[in-house]
Amino acid sequence: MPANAVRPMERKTGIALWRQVADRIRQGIGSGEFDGDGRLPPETALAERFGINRHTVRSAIAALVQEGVLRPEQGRGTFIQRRRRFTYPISARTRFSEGLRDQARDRRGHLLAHARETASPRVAEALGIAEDDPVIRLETLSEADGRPVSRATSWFQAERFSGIADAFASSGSITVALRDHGVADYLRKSTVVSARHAESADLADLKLAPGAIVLVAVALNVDPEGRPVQFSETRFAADRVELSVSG
Amino acid sequence: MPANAVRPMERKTGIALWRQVADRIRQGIGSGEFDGDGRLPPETALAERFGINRHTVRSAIAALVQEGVLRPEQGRGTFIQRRRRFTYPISARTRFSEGLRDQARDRRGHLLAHARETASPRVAEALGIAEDDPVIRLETLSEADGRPVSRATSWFQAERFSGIADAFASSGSITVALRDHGVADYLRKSTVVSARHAESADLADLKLAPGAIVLVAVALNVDPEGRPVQFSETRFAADRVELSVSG
DNA sequence: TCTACTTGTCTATATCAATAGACGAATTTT
DNA sequence: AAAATTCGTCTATTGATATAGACAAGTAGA
Repeated sequence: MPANAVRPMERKTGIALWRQVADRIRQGIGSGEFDGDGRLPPETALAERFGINRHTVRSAIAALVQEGVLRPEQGRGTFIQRRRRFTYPISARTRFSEGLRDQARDRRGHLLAHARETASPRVAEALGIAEDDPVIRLETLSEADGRPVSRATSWFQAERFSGIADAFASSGSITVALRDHGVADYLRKSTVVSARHAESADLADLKLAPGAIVLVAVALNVDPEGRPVQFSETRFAADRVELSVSG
Repeated sequence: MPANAVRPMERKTGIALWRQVADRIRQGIGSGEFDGDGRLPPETALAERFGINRHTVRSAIAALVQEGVLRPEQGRGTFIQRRRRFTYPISARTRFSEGLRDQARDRRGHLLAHARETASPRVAEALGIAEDDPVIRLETLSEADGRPVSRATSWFQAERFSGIADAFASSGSITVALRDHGVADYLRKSTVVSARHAESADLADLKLAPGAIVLVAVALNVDPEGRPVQFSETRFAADRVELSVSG
């Protein structure tokens, strides 16, 4: 009997029951709980397991169908469409495409927007430049096997990396874009990980259901001489990705 | 004007508006948004900022008062009770107490429960032992300045660490408990980080509001010879802690 | 074919969530 | 003392959430 069976649902919490159930089912799928026949238990069984009404289970399933996680077939059952999570490695040599090489065939980055602006205090401190110094900000989306995985905002010192937006747009790779600007190699100096509910803009870009959770990684990359080259905040869809830190 | 001002709330998502607002306010407090006078803007101003009714704002505030985050005073305003997040460092030498030394005065671990059981496939693989070999499981809670920070489940090989539960119970420290069992030093070999909604048991232990997010760190510690000594899953309250990975 | 099982749809009801407006109570400013 | 500000409480209404029961529609196995 899975752990789901006993744990009762929380009520009157501001989180609708159907959403709690949807989250649990998605979680279960992500951890391979229904890998046996690739099919969800019948709605009546789920209702009993969670101690709720069948209609509420149906609302949860409807949400997951909308997300593309489940596919119901009348008379046959409800089948699982997508399965396990990607594991994204974080190390001194963190690179997006390399990290998912064994897990996804297609891995690409898209440039959503870019701007030249002045550094905020936070960005200035991270990049080791003066406040209000010019920086270039990139808004990027990373996909694996056609599925959005992460949404990042990156800052670069404007003078040193003047053409970084074009370089990224054409290559889809930060590594390549930095190489074009004379950075043959770079290292991950620090990564701070937190989690929160996704904001509405990220919901749209990452094709997430409202209320979804994102893992937030705030990172600094430096060149071999230790000079900061890239400061970034990356939001990962928490139900599609986990982060792996190797020591 | 803070970023909160423009972003509209998501509706009809299964997450009540008052809860979304509560999450945003808690988030804002965690990132020092109201550090100026340590006071929340008036309810009417918040209602206008979020584009919602004042009563809904009041529901959100009531939830945060319940959590101990806010303290309202009639006629004066609503004051912030607790502020910033702890930053918990993850590195080859990750230790709970050391990591928070500069951030909290009191740091202690509590033993909630312990059991001798057989290793699940997952635990066996991590500890490098046979399936169904005996292991000792510890359920622990870590606090900083009297506030619960993390809730961990740890597994140890039973023969080598037979008295680990007592050793931890009396010392409140894994480092000390391992030293008692001949492990003078240990290293963090791997850490996998993910995020999800807290389960009800963790809600109670961590004193979290239902629907709260936890950062989940699954880690393996090894002795200097590389032999696994501890496999653990730690749930951090995402609104009180962030994880820092240094490279 | 018949039966059991599973998803899909309908009606009905009770509670929670959100909006709206008004006014009281405590505090601070003028 | 009076006015302005701010939190606290009340009533009322609307829509979303959850429960309950019944039956239709499609699938699979006896």
